[in-house]
Amino acid sequence: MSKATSVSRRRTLAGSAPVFAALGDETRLALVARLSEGDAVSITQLTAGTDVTRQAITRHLEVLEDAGLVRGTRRGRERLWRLERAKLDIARRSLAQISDWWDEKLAALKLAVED
Amino acid sequence: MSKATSVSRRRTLAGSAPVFAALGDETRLALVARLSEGDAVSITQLTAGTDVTRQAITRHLEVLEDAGLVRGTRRGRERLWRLERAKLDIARRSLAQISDWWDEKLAALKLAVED
DNA sequence: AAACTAGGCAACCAGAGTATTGCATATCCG
DNA sequence: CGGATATGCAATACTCTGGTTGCCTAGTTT
Repeated sequence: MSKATSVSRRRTLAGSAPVFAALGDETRLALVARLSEGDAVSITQLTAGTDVTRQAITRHLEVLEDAGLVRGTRRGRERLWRLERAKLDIARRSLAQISDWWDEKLAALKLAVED
Repeated sequence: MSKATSVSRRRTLAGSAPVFAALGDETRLALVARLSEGDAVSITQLTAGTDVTRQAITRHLEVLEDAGLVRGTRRGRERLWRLERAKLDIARRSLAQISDWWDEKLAALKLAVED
């Protein structure tokens, strides 16, 4: 494999780290799971069922929002949060990419053995 | 959707957080990308091409190893690292899972509108 | 054996991240 | 209006992270 190829590979992943970092916390992952149910949910509702305070949840939601995984909108006195699908797909593609490279390498090895 | 269902959903994701956390760092993601080329690589080789010290890379590799994403084996005076595909696939499935739940919800919405 | 190369270990440090408490503000509802 | 509800803001405490430097040990090579 050429050096240029591996450089481009790393470039493909660049920028995905913040998304993974945002997902790398049990509480936030639970929030994402909850929001994947589809409905827009308020902070108070999201806090119920966790063992941390509302402020902590707010902070987690902000982290997810900064990563682009979630979006919050105000409705009256409450703030509703919903999942942002696009960034999730980017993360998916990043992992798929790595797996593909791996498969590619295995295929190359197989060919070499068969020669 | 039942409460039991959403609980099981969150359970599916539980345990994936450490893997995402490990991937949530540019340097580590680059290491994973490098290792996805397939070859087992030494710490010194992995350090070349980064702007941090060998010790820093060693720590990153340990983090990846704790997450089960990578495995190191000793060969003579050097330690060779290779990618561990299994955990990567678990992370992939976690993201796919969330996406699927989302799709499921959208489909349900579509049905409701068509009624 | 001597020199070189690869890595391990430990002390240390600055900054980011997680969570708390207390108080203020904005809405909603009877 | 007045109480209850939902959230925002701020100060603070503590731990975790990522990174460094210095020194030591273990294989390799000549």
